[in-house]
Amino acid sequence: MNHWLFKSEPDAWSWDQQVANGVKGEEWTGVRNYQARNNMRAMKVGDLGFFYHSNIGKEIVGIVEVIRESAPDSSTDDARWDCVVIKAVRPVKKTVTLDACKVEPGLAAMALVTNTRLSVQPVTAEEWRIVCNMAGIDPI
DNA sequence: GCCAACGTTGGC
DNA sequence: GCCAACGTTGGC
Repeated sequence: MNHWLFKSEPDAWSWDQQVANGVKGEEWTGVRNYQARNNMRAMKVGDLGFFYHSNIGKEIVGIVEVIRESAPDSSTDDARWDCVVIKAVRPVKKTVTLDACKVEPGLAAMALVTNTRLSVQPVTAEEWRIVCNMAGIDPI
């Protein structure tokens, strides 16, 4: 199983909205970046990810699960773009801010820190463990 | 609201 | 195929 991180501006789509969608989840439309898209194409149903609020908060607020593999993005006719569907699994006990990630030695190479503009990122097993620990939850 | 970083586009 | 121009993201 692989781990990921999804960024969203809470103004546009927040964790609360994601939670409100329940088990039907949300199609992760709007990604127009090849790297981010390729990351989604690599996802399998059951993969887990962090849900990160960019701009406002700048913190990891919850855990999501991939519930459909990448398929054409319904928000565009452009065949280049496709996306997965994710559902909220659980909130973190304690949000993990970008600042906290930056000062954590084990997260120095994390894409969140090194590649700020990438909206869908891979997270290594070790990074996953460290962030879950900081978030006060058991790694699932 | 500004701007740095970075990705994409298009002229040559 | 290079690179300048441009657009977007996201931290500050």
